[in-house]
Amino acid sequence: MTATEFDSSETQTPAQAASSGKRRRIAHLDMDAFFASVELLRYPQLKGLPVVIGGGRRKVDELLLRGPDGTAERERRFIPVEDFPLLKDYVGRGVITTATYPARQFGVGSAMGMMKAAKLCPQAIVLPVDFDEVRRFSRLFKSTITEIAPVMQDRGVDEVYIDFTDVPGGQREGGRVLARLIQKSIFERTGLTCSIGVAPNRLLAKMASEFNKPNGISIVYEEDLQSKIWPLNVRKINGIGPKAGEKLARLGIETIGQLAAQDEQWLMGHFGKSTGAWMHRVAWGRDDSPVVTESEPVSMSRETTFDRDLHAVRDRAELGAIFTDLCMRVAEDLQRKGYVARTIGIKLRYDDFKIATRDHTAYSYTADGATIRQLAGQCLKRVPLDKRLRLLGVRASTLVRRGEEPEPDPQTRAVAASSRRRPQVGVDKDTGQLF
DNA sequence: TCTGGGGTCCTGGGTCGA
DNA sequence: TCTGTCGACCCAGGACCC
Repeated sequence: MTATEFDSSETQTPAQAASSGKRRRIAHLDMDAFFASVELLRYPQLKGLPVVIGGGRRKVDELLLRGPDGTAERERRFIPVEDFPLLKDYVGRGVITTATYPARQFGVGSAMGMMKAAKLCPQAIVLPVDFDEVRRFSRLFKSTITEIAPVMQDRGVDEVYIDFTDVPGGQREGGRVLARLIQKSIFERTGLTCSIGVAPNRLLAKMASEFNKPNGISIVYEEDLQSKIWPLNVRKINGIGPKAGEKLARLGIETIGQLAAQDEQWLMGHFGKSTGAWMHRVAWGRDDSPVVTESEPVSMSRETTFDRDLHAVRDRAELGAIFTDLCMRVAEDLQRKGYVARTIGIKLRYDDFKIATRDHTAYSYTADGATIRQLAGQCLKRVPLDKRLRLLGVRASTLVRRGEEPEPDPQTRAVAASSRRRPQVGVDKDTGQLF
């Protein structure tokens, strides 16, 4: 079977792979410092300098391309380094999306506030995220992959899973030969490097891709579990974040090996039936999940953090305009992608960083901006508005493709009606008081 | 002067009809 | 008629990911 003949929307299960006499080989590919690398392709003069990407509130491009004499469009690669904005001059809210290695040496890293980063490395050059350019490169490297290995699952803008099992060369050297070919093809097409891990399943492949960064390849087999996986910290497991990691540490569990040594029932007792069983499974390197090539979106949302905290009453006009704009943008997203939604929700972040969300499920589906605005407005009446707001978001969920809306059945109508009958908390528009 | 934006998934509480 | 159970669905919040 050749790569082009292979046409399946899902990967083989481990059992199928075994019966075909092949070892299941799944790759995880992660682009190296993707956002920063894309920018450095456009501004090669910044190579080797501390650069942070993020913020995005300043129109850096506009400033840079205008040129010192006024309106002339400048070629990016010839813009002098001293013309770039510095982190110390950055004004406004925002976090760092990524930083180049020279910037990381100062302790600057992803998800760090711009203000804190400015203290650590004021001389760093700051560039905004150019999502259009990032998406362009994302499409480019993904199409390069699917030309070689068609069973690929999107995992965000800069990473994918690939099923190597039935691809020519996918079994050679445990997948190393195919991984090398993909790395080379991506570099030739984009000028960017990536790191690849190949393992028996997605879980281990994801961990493996971090072993040898940047521009590396790591091969992991079932029998490597104890030597290569168990010494790692539990936080290396995709799905164990800060909270679960902290709780495990409190229970004296730091490594994946220590997690694997725990009794499943004991883990279920501490983390609940589902999570406990899952933790036990992943600690033993078990993961049957297929590489899924197609998936439908579950929700679409738009949100924005304000330059300054806004008050529901005193900044009513400004908030109203932002709210309407968010609804219209959600509607545009739905229309552009060909979906309609039945559930409309809002998200608020108060000045104390507490979050409130409200949803409303309607009888019928919509992608109309005015309807979304009206439904979201109903949600807004059910949240306390006595504190200042720093973020507002609008979300559409329960999505179906336009033209494929199911008829609401009597049961659904009854439940929708019952949910509306619930007592609702509201706020007096003028005083901000709950009622 | 901390802490973006766009997502997915899970949990637990609640209601309703069967 | 009353009560308990169960599945489906809704909703809010939290954790996690890139």
